[in-house]
Amino acid sequence: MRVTGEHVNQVPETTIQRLPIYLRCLHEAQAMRIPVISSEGIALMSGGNAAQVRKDLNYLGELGTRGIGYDVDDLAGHIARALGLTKQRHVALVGLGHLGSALLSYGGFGDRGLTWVAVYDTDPDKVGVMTPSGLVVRPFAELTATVPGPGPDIAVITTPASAAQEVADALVAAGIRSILNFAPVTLEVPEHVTLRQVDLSVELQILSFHLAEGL
Amino acid sequence: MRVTGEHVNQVPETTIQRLPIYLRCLHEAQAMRIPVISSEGIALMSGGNAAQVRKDLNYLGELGTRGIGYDVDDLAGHIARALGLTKQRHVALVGLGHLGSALLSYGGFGDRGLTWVAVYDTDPDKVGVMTPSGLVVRPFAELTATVPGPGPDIAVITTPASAAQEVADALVAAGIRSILNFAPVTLEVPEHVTLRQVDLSVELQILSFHLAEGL
DNA sequence: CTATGTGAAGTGATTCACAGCA
DNA sequence: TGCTGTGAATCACTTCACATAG
Repeated sequence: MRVTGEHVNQVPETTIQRLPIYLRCLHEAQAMRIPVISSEGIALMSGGNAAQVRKDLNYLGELGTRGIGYDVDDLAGHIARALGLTKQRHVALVGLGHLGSALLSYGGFGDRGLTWVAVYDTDPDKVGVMTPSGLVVRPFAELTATVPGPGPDIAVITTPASAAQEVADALVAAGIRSILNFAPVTLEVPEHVTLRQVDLSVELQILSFHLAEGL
Repeated sequence: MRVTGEHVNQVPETTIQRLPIYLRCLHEAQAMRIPVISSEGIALMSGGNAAQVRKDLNYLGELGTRGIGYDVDDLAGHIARALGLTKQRHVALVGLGHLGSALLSYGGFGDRGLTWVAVYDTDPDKVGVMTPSGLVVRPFAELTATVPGPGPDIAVITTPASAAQEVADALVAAGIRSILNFAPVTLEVPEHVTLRQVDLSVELQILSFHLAEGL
């Protein structure tokens, strides 16, 4: 049996997936100088429903004030802490193709807490090149050597499908515990590694289904 | 009250999201010249569980043979039909930045059924340019005029966040019923429009949470 | 004897509805 | 009075276990 130090803190997976959205809404509210927001307000901005927002936020503690709502700055801080974004997260990219380059230049995660720290590729023509963001591309073979210590926490795979499993194995061997895979293959990783898959083709096929169904 | 013509055919949303994965596994099996596969086999390839695979596939009909398994070609055909991929789906891209270019060149959807048919951008420097895939970039303003008729079924938004809602509104006005949004904002669309959001930053934040929790 | 199809049981998430508090 | 916090009810998905068919 396994006991966690902190109070039982069982946050449902579905809630976790919504927290980053709420955080984005709160940042928008901050930009608009809105000091306090209701669950209804967050629901409107995030496309959810108020009861669910309250349930979700309540897993992080009693963060609101009855009759008033949630303090925007305070709540943003609590969500950021829950997501582990108060300590800086180091992100490595493997595979500097079109998609990899696009992700590197993706400002979208201006939400502080996440930084690119390394880029790997096998192509000798790319190795040594400096990316616009100032990172030098390193040979993939170096990965195992360089990851331990204060290396990346999270790796993003944007290689061709044929290379992705091999890359994942190397990342796991190097001690990475979180992988975001954009290659269109189902990767096998040990249980202690968190894996998320994003696949354009899958998304489009889901949309296609709903078109078929919609009439 | 609303009654569908076909038999009640209520496929759960979660099942729909797994069907494209199964389809990819079946294509892999085809490439390996495997003629028949069991639910257990599909589960292994897709990272799921056998009972779930059977339940999922069963929503499409009784496609297997007891004691034997599923005919790979036959099953792939049924899934493709269920996903509406037997009729060709026309996909338009709005926003030819880094990410947009990456998606255009993304071979990942060799799974037939999906084709890029148009690219829109507002930047006059990009309009008129021919993409590597042979599509000419059109001014965004033309969108409303060109979408009806045999135009796109699905639109992919890869504009900056600040433009995304405006683009979505124009797409909806032009009759699009399926949108895949990569911009980091929550879009508002009418109920009859299916919307899917993909956000790098959100994915990374979810991984960050699991890192925090994992120790 | 093997692997599917499928009710039934189990689990988890969402929604409801209202008590509790500023 | 207004909006949060939260048990209870509902709904949906997953897993089990076995009858069923080749």
